[in-house]
Amino acid sequence: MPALDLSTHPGHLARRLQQAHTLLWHTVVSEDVTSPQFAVLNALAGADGLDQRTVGERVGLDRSTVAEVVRRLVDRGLVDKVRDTKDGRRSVLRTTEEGRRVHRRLSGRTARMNQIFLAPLDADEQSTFLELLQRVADAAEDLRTP
Amino acid sequence: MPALDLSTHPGHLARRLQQAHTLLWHTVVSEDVTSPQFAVLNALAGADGLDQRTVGERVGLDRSTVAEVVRRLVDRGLVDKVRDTKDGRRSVLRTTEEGRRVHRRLSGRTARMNQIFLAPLDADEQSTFLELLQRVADAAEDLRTP
DNA sequence: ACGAGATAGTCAGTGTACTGAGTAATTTGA
DNA sequence: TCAAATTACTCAGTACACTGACTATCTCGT
Repeated sequence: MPALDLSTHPGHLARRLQQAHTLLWHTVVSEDVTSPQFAVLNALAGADGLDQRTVGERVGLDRSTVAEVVRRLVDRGLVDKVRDTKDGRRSVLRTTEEGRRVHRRLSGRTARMNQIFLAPLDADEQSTFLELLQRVADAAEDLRTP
Repeated sequence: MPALDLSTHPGHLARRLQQAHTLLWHTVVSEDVTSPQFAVLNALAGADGLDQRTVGERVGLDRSTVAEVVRRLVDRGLVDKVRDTKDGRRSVLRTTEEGRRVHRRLSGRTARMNQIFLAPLDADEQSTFLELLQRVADAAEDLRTP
């Protein structure tokens, strides 16, 4: 069996794309706050008081990973985490003052980040790309919770 | 600052896409051999005797990650690793008999994997998607080695 | 021929990302 | 009502993926 050309394999391309994005993020957006951390912060900026499970659902992270990301955000004082008095199983998450400051500051930079990332495509291609990415990602995620 | 809609952020979508791909890979292609491991195996199937650096360059992995992936492939008896007698810095990598068998078996399944993954798009959209993915990934990778 | 610089690989440390097992709390149903 | 099922979270284990520091080896210019 000869070697395959992985440049036609969407999964392989997705991995390379994501890796390149992570590196670019460090230089363009933040060295301290990672992209998943920002995603969690962003979810809480819109709806403070969510529990970990809900946050995970909204940003696309499983329970264990959310727990780790949240732990780091709490360590850095960007998020507060307290036991829900109504339901002892849940942890209620809230952004701190500092967390909202960081979220505000980084939000602008993510716009620049997206521009740089999509620069090789023209305007039409950019919206096509985003739409196709969304459809494939949504469908692939649905395959595991039928 | 209100919450952003991350579904328009290519980086966020890339992460979700890659995660969904990894999960799908486990059920469709292999539980033992991961997608990066297959990529390395595939690179060696086409050109036995490469060193780690070259393999990493071809599949898009840095030196440390290649080292770890190769270690696992060696542990599982799919790849042989020996010091280059000509250049003592290099490790020369070769697929084993078993490694070639595994590569052959999984190659067919990756085709099925790609089909399932791209199923939500029609034929035209699929080739557009692959082309745009490639261009963005290539460009993003170039941003770090000017 | 030989020292400065380049190169290949290792190692430690950090940060996702998942599974499977386990714990504590809540909800459900007979 | 109270045992069974469900749910939220934690923890241990595995596997990428990167940086920065270090070692060993090779190469090139003088």
